[in-house]
Amino acid sequence: MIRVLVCDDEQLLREALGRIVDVADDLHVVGLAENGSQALELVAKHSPDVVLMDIRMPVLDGIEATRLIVRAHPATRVLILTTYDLDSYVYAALQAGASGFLLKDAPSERLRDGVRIVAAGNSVLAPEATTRMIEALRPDLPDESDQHLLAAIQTLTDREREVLTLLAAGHSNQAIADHLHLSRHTIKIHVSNILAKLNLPDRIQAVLAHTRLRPHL
Amino acid sequence: MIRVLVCDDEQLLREALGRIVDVADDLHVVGLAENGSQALELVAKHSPDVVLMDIRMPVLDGIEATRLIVRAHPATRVLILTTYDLDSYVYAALQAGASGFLLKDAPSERLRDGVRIVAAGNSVLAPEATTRMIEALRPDLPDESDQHLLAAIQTLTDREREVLTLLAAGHSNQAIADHLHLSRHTIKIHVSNILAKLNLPDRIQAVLAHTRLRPHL
DNA sequence: ATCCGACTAGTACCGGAGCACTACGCACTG
DNA sequence: CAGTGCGTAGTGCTCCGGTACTAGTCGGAT
Repeated sequence: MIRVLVCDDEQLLREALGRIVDVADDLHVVGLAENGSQALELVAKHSPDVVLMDIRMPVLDGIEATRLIVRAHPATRVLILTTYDLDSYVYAALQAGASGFLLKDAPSERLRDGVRIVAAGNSVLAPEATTRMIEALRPDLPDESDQHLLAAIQTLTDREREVLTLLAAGHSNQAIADHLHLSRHTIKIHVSNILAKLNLPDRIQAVLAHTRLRPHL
Repeated sequence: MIRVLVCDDEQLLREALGRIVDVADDLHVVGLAENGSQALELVAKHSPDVVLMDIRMPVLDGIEATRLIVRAHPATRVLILTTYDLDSYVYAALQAGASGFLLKDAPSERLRDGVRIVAAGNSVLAPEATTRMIEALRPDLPDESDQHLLAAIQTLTDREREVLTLLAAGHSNQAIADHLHLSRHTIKIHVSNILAKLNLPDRIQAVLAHTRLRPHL
């Protein structure tokens, strides 16, 4: 049985949410709170598995309440439930330690499923937020101008790639030489070859290029 | 009515999935395919709204099939359904243009809801994958060792921060001087002060530190 | 067998980076 | 008014980075 606390400042919605949750055999509402501060008290009192939390509330808003709850009661998961699908809300909620973010216009079964998911220790996001998050994760495609760099890196020899990695980590030629048990002069040759092959003017640009392309290597 | 095509190489599972989908009033199975190649044909024939797609299949695997389907039929959404919750699968699926990624051990209602979500043009992820994606996206808090750097940057003067930005972009002292209409010597002073305040040995470390901390500035 | 590319090493040279020290104008403050 | 901090500028010095040229070894390809 998953024990749920509902926190919303609108009484009607609070009760409606409670009913929606309670119709499931495996979910049980253990309390209703009308603001973040009250939620904090009831969490301490009932130790619920999941808190359904609104964001915009008087006294103590849902984000701050989430932060306090997850710090004081790590076993209790918070599922944010809001009307507004703003990226800043999603971000703030997750940053505050929320396990999920759903919209109030979600079908009731999706809400119940969300409770089960966060109770199991996983995360759930509103479909719209999921879409945007995937989009945000995708622009991993390198710029047009970096494409030829990627190709050029493939032309490097194993040794050169090894040197490039150390170079990009910020090591000096001498440090790279010590690390590879080579002479400083040899490293300079490798660096020169790397810069020539990548058509870069100096090691700083190599460092920048390498960090830029790191996700694609 | 959302029209669904089911694609899986195991006949039992294929039929079971079809039944699970068909019990919903708003969902209708328009075809069953036993590999990616057959799915491609049936998509062309029936133009379904959603394809439930397995990954591991003979002839043509689900990832490649997804790539071909979304290219040839952009209106058809693909929802990947697999047994294995591997990050590489999730990534490959989304990269191939899938709108969703669910696991076969998901409750049937979650599966039906997933179909509705992708049919509406949004994305859905298995809870486990959602959790990991959020972890990956959460701009990890700066390391312990970087905390004092952040503080130190606050002690920089406006001019020094300006120089640091240009320095971190990979510009030479001379280039920075030209850009700010100052003498090269003045820039060297600023750089020296910056390195001293941030306790860094050279500009390369400044570049690395700046790129590392960029999300937190 | 010969040639070529990769890896190694060295010397020499130039320019940029970074530091030390000095110095002046300006604005703010005690 | 003097002191302080900031921004500006210069000189001189050392060290590192990058290039040029030479040169040896080794393994694979012609």
